[in-house]
Amino acid sequence: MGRSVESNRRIRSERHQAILAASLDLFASRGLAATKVADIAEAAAISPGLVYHYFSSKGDIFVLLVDRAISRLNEAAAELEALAISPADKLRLALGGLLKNLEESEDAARTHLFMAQAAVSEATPEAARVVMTTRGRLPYDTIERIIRAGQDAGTVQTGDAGAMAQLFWSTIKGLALHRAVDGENYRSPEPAVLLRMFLVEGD
Amino acid sequence: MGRSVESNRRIRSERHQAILAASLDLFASRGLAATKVADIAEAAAISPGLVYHYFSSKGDIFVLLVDRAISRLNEAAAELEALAISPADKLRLALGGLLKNLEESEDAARTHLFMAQAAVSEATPEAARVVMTTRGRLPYDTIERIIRAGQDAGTVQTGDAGAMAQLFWSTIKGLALHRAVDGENYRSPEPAVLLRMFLVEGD
DNA sequence: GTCTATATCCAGATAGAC
DNA sequence: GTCTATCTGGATATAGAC
Repeated sequence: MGRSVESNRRIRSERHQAILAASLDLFASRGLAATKVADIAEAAAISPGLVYHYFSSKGDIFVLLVDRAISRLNEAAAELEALAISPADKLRLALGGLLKNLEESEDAARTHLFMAQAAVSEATPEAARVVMTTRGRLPYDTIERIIRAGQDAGTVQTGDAGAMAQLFWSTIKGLALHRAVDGENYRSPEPAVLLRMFLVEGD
Repeated sequence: MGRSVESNRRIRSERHQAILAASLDLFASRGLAATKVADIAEAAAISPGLVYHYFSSKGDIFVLLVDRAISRLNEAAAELEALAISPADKLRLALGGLLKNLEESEDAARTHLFMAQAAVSEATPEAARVVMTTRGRLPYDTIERIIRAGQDAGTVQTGDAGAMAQLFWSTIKGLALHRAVDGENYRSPEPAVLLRMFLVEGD
């Protein structure tokens, strides 16, 4: 008895993950409205009906994915800020890591794209929008603080720190978009090129 | 008789434009699938049925909009390249103009966003995809040539010109995305900041 | 040219058998 | 836990009156 309960728990978790993974992929490449539950089911290798055994609606899956993505990004942002290195090095690390991730990890690229779609589309569920506005600003604020600290130290270019933080993330999102469109043809830019926008020469 | 024919022609043109403008707006903010023909009709202040008097399907409107947007962008790119100024100045002009456009023109921002959605979504009609792949590369190629010319002249930073051209446009697209999401809160970056990625100091 | 009414289809979600 | 069959609503697109 304990055995079958355990087994069920594992199956449940596996299906759950499979549905989420399939949904992320499809939502990122087509958007919420153009993704059919039947597509999700097929990609997850289960029947359409079973999807509703795990989630109560297509929108619910979407909201959970938004929540997860934001949580991970916020964790990473908090970790970055806590590191005992200079602001300039934090920017180098962040940009280098993000570009590398974008280039190597299909999943990371999908997530960025998914979040971009979620943020921009007025068709996104209200619950997802709430999550984004309440918890989605942290990465922006974090980068803004780092930029400001760097400006105080004289290693980061002067200028509106808020606008520069926006620029930081919009560059990443733009590249994620390109990477999704161009696929194999995507050429990752050198981190040093992007860093020229933020760091002072030689720093 | 000539009078009413003329009048009809004008009405026809006006409705045509109204439908296209409304569709661009809605497609940009929600995507093709999430936009209902009823929404388009309402935004254009006509009945749903009348939309089909002017276009044979929702997808057709989409394709025409893609075609128009690409034509305009290609024209602008060709004009830019033909100017009798230095490559560095062409980049300054292009970037300055694009940022200014993004900031001041709601319509320009919408168009960038619309094209980004069209490019990225797998739900995009095949006909639109054909247009994008056959005629959509010109702006990229143009910027790439300008960058290469600047590199030869020593006024543009060295590096993979193709990757830099991609970076150029992905930055614009990323900003368009942000501008759409943040609306009033959008802070346009200084062109000089972006130019640091491309131009050598002091040029 | 424009509208209202409607046919038709398709996708989200549910029910119930296994 | 999983499937098949089905209900139901809503959206595209058409028909026909004005």
